[in-house]
Amino acid sequence: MQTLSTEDYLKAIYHASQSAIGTVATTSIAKKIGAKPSSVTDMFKKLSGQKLVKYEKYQGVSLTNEGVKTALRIVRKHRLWESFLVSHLNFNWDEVHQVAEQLEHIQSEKLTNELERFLDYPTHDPHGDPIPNRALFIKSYNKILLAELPLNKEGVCVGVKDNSSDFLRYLDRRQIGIGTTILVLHREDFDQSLHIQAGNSTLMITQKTAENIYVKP
Amino acid sequence: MQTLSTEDYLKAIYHASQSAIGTVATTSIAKKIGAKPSSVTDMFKKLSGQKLVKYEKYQGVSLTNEGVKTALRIVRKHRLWESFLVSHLNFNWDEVHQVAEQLEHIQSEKLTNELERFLDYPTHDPHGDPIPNRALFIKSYNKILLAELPLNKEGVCVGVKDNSSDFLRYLDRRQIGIGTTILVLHREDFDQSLHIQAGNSTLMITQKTAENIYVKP
DNA sequence: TATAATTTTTAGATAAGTCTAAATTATTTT
DNA sequence: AAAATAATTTAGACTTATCTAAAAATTATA
Repeated sequence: MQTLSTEDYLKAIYHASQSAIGTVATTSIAKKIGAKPSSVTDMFKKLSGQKLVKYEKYQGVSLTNEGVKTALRIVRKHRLWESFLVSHLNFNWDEVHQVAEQLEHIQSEKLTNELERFLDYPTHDPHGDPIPNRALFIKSYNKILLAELPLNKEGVCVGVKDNSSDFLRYLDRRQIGIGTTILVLHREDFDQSLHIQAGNSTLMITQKTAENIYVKP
Repeated sequence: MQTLSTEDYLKAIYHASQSAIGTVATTSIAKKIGAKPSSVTDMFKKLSGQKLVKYEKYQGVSLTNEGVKTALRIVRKHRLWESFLVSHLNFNWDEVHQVAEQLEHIQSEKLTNELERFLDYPTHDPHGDPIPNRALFIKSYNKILLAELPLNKEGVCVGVKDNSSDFLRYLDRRQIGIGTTILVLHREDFDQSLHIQAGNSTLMITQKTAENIYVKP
């Protein structure tokens, strides 16, 4: 059984390994966790002792199979709780993260599985991220960044890369959300900004925005 | 903002003050928390420094107004979560305590209040204990122990004193639960055991059992 | 009321997780 | 390839919450 702290590290390592190849560096985890690199080194040693990560001095870490499983169990809980907060407790998608960070540590298999049943086995959370099922299997469809969507080809928003409150509220204001149909009308060569049709309205978005929205073509 | 540990102590002190008059003794909290008396003394000092308890050496503690409020906020969350687990997640009343012990520490006023709304403002948890409302006000009706119910006077089970799994499952087997109508048919002078009518069946219960069931006459 | 038993507190130690500052290793630049 | 820079680790210290063992205070008993 893990502590709050080790669970946070495992999750951070899991997410870091998703968005980069090879091992995960001390500093990158330090930034995510909000701790000093020296603390991260200590934790790497501890997790290594528990066979949850493979660690070689100065070479970063990678999760073992057991480490991945432990991380996925936390991710599963996090995303189920986020779904619950939005679908039943009137939370907006930009408000759920902080609370789910706490709820993901609750230890009760029955609770997790019953929550999943209550929510009718959701496959994705409010941000479009896939929810591992009871066997920790993740079913994710192939998605691309809106920035990569060809001109005049329709796509449906299925997720966001940046989960920050600021970005999500910005999308709310633009009436862009999961399920919104998007068509790229024009791509400005000068700064890669886009004119798009999102739902019923046309609007302009920057390259940075387009690089943080996932669409299914 | 409190730590897990200080919250546990405040709740323990709150419950201890409910079932005894005067101050709460070091040893009684030590037993509840599962810690050594020396650790409890340390915590008493700490809570006293935060003005959550009034503490005088060798004289035990009592909660300040602020301490009571903090404790009630935890009790409120605990009982709301217990209600949720039973009403929506297929938990039995003997399974909820351990999970609620974790959930009661989740910090989010919005979560608590939305949960309360989702449950339609319940006034009592699955064990019949009253749930403090948003203003931390507790509405509890007057109840007596089944042991004190006069002969041939009907009462309705509204709570239990002993919340242990063993006792609750024992009541399940006897088909006694919150809302069950109980009539005392005979009281044995020899050992104070009772013959009762509970719902549709008549059965015999010991004095100890009768002293752990609350009824409303 | 003096003594014994119990309760409570103090003092010092331990473990987990963190930090700072210094030392070491890896990487990049010249 | 050597020097400079950046990343990582080590060593030692701090905090929180705990413990044990001994001392002090309270309560019960004779």
